[in-house]
Amino acid sequence: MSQNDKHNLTKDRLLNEAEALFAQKGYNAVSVREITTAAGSNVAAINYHFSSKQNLYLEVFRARWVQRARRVQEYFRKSLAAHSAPSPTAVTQALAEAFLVGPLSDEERQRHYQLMTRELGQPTEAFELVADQVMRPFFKELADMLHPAMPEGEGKEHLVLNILSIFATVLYFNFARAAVTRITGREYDQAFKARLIKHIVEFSMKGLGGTLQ
Amino acid sequence: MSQNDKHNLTKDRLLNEAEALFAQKGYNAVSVREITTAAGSNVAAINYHFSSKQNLYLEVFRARWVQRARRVQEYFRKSLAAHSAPSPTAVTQALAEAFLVGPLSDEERQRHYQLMTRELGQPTEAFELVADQVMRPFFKELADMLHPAMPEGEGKEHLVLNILSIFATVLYFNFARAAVTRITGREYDQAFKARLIKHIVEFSMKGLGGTLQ
DNA sequence: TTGACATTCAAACGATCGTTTGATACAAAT
DNA sequence: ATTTGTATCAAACGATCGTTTGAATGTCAA
Repeated sequence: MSQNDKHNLTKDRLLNEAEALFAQKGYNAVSVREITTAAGSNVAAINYHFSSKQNLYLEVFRARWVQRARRVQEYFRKSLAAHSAPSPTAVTQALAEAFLVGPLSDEERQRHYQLMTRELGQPTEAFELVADQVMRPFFKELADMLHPAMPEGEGKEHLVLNILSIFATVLYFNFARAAVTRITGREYDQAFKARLIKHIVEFSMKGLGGTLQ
Repeated sequence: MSQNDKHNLTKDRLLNEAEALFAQKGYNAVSVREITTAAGSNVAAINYHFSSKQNLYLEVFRARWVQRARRVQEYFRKSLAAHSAPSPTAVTQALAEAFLVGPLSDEERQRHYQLMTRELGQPTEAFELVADQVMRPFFKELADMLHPAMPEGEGKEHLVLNILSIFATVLYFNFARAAVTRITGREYDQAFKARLIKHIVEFSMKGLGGTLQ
């Protein structure tokens, strides 16, 4: 069990459980003993493999979050590739589908957005990572994509705010599940999720200034 | 100093500092010593006046948050009262202004939304309070108001989802200031806030299906 | 003046926190 | 067979957590 085998298994189990718990409860509400117990290993394992709790948290983003964001972006690009000149409608549809269905399992998706939303509200070092490696490049890509299709005379800022608003809606319906369930009276089952996608696409698209085909 | 005077002053200072710190860092990241030091009182003061840290947190919502939400709602109603039959446009405009400018100071507003957003993402007992006493009544009010103006054949659910999406946008631009600043390159100064209000009104209104006058 | 009550305080409580230590087991290299 | 390096473990570290205690102080009514 040197270098490979159980070494990596333990390290991976720790990353897995840490990610799930950090997403679920937030950094401060999770203890290292809670993580190591969930991973079936010793308390000292975190400091041995990741040197500190803080660095384990960062490693969750470095080793997991960023790759997953890339998978989502790939999914978006492929589902958009069909169209030669991407219309706002097509982009919005592809965005909503990539973010709300996409390549991630329901569990992965919820973890992913919870981790991100925590960083949005209370940025740590991990936010620098997310902003530099994921957010900004992707926003530039989207802006370049949508810019030709926007009404003339509108500045780039107008476009950026529109894209942010789409993100806002997508994140909100993932993040505020409790409130949404409370208000709508509906659980997040498969039918309601499909309904949400339909809604977000319509709402965002109208907001973007496009029209449903 | 019995009953009044310093009694209430200490209790109020504790509530104030607790609210600011809970909003800023979240429940778990704030210690009772941090609160009492900020309030200039003894560690035991929290347990004496509020019996526990947990109950102090709830009291922040009971004694502060709910009243503030009511002030915002009042502002909304008054700024809407001019119109006899409130159009979706007028409602959206009044909503955005009440939430983004409204009767609260910038500091109050940020505290207010930070506390709410934390409860949205990770509901505690305080969420029951917010949902029952503020969210649901106000949503019913809005739905009754907008329902006549909606396209026929659309269910109530369609309306509720639209209102939730407006909230999403409003909350997001308050909550994710770090990301918004990072992406747009602009600070949250007065000019940018005015720009945000304009954007949110336009985006939400189009999403609602109305048209700018 | 006395007794009852409200408030504040320093000090300490047990519990839990993230981290460190030193021993132990095991595999691969010498 | 011995050395080297990796990994895991129970146990303990000092620090900090929320809470409690008991004394001290001040206020007001009897």
